[in-house]
Amino acid sequence: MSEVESFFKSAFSVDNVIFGFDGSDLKVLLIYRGAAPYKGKWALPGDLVYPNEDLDTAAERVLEQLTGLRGVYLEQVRTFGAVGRHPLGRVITIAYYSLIKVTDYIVTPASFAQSAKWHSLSEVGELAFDHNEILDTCLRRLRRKVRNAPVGFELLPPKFTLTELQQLYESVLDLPKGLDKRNFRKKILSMNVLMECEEIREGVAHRPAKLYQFDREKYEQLVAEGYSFDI
Amino acid sequence: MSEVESFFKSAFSVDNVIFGFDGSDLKVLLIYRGAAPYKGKWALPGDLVYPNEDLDTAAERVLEQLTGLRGVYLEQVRTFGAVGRHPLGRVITIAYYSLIKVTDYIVTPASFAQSAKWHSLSEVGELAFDHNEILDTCLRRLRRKVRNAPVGFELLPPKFTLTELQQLYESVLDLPKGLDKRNFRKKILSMNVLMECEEIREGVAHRPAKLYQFDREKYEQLVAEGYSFDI
DNA sequence: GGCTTTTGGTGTGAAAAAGACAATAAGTCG
DNA sequence: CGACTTATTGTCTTTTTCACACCAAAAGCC
Repeated sequence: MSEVESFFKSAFSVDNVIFGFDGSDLKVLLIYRGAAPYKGKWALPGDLVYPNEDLDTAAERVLEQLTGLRGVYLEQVRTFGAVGRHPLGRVITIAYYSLIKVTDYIVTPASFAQSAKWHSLSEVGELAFDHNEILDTCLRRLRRKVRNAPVGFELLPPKFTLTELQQLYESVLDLPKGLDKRNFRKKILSMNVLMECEEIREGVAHRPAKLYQFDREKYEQLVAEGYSFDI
Repeated sequence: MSEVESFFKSAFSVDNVIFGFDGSDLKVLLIYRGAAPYKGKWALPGDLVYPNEDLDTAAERVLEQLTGLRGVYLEQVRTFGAVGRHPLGRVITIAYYSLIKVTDYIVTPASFAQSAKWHSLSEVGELAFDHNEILDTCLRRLRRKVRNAPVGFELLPPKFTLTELQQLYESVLDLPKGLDKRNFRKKILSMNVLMECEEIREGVAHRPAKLYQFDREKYEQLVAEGYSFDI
């Protein structure tokens, strides 16, 4: 095998850390491996990248095959390429994370997954490949990102209450629960990127809360003026 | 060609955005391409990753072959893999940036570079491949990083004056020059990660400035206590 | 040596942001 | 209608940020 040929004895894959928020906990969607290697382990959903496929497209495809969802928030995080990371050859993997609304999630088992299941971050055990490292890296990235950009809303339904939003931040950032409501509301409302809806949350056995929406147009406008989201 | 084989008709490279600071401007080290493709264009230093080489190692190798430097600050940024980005085939590239002290830089032209030259960011023209996009991405990453981590010191000699440090931040972050000295000094000194040296800057035709050093030990200790660098 | 030139070094007050704190309001359920 | 649960709102204190101006220490020049 010539030297040039040896450069081409390699492949690349994408792995996608799919985050969801169930109202109280940040979760990650893992698939159970029914075949070798790492048979019987949980793993991140992923696949080899097709020869004529862009990387982002591959990550979107993995997500869609597993969840049926399109157009969700997706961010590339880092590429993992240690020489021995894949037992079958030199495979580097480009790691992404996605933020989805768990209520939108419909189980659509893809051929490469025998089963998929939401896991709380605390109950994630030893994963296949280097997927624990990938998960950790993506979680750290999400935690930074959620403080510097309005991506938290991607994990909530379009209309949400301020308490729900606060619980989201407390979960994702692993803050002590029950931070002061007044200060949180003051801060988030002073950013001027939330729209108050006409509606209120119905079907609860107590005072119903007002619903809010993220106002993306307003946000884009503020950004154009030099505003920088920061929580 | 079988489908499996087609997955392996691809290669990956690393590209390294090497930043340096000459005392007044942030610069990037580019190489002039003497051969096709993109002959006659400037490009980021980079190379294919060897079959048995880790990605970080490849990036370090590219840096060392060009500059002779080892052990410098290096950070992976993002992977660029658009299908048509390389005219000779499917080559994805993992982008890194490095921070070096320009005074340490010794010209060591590598075989793949006919010549290398520092460019001010404002005078970078159209580069080979998608290297303008890579450079932009790495610059944005550096700008964020320099505010959240003590990496600015990597661009300065071990001992520096507070004015030099301020000029570094003004250049990297593209701030208006001549921000208030008092406020900058107050802020940076209150972080408690600088050690005052015994020495002063010599050979200047005005009042000499005290020299400071970054105290990494102190910084690590503060981080362990929950401190987070922020400027 | 004394004057000029140049950069180094320092403190204070005002404004803004962050953080601690508790009582009333609006619903459901029995 | 009373008990229960969560929603909503404002003030005061502390901390952080920001604007702002003068004297000090060296070299160079005459």
